[in-house]
Amino acid sequence: MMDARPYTEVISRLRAANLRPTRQRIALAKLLFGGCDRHVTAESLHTEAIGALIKVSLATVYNTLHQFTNAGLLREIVVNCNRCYFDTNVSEHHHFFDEDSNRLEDIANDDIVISKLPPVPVGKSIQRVDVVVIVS
Amino acid sequence: MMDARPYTEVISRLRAANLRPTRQRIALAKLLFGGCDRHVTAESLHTEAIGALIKVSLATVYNTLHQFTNAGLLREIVVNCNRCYFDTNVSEHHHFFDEDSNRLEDIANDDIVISKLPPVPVGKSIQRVDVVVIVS
DNA sequence: GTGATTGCAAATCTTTTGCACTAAA
DNA sequence: TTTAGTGCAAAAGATTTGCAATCAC
Repeated sequence: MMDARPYTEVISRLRAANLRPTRQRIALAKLLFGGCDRHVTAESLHTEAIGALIKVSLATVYNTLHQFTNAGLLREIVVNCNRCYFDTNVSEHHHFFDEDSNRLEDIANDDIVISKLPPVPVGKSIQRVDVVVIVS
Repeated sequence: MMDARPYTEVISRLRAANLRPTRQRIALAKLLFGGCDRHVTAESLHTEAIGALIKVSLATVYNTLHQFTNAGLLREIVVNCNRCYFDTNVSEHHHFFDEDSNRLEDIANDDIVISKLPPVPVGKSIQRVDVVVIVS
């Protein structure tokens, strides 16, 4: 069912992040990091896990998503009040957001160039610049 | 207590937006549009209204914020899942978001220049480009 | 074994809704 | 009047939390 290699890879990844490789974390990590970049919500990941016969509670999915985010394995994207999205692509980049389908799509960092930024408020420094291109 | 001029101004503004000028809408509009540009949440505006001895329920504040938004008097800003912000500045512009205080600050449209954008997904068109500069 | 993690259910928080009541036109 | 708007309380949806049971080490 599951080959050994990605399994150990996922485990080392969790260990490296100081997260005990439990059955649930391993299973969720395999869903998240098994293929290409993904955008998930807690709900969508939970549904997917249940569909894959992974026994995990919604609360644990929430907790795991936040643990992964704190560990730098995921990034939270804000495009919608009332729903948190998580992105497996943690490198600097931006997003398209399709209002019709509520779908996110990555925009490579190089594909958006900001040639002017205002001075930052005194005593503060820039953590990140997020660009969301809303389309429909 | 309240001078006549802004009162009638607020009323015409509501009428122009096809919103019946009720006591609650007038009062909230005066709080929102009485001075400079503001960023509010339903909760913060409700608290403010109660403090100003305006009798209005939280549900009505929510409804009113959405009615004003649909009428183009307010704009919704997304910087935080789990909380909707509304901006009295409805012209094109961007935002600083201070992670420490959860505060928003406007950035004039001219103060950010995007000199490159990727091609839009087929069949879609750009509705808006939102830039959030996260600082702390 | 021991301490971290999980599951569940309950709590919490934000927002929306149904419906009887009130107020604007 | 007539219809739109309001308040309340309840519902709904997303997320967090408390605690006993379970699992990794």
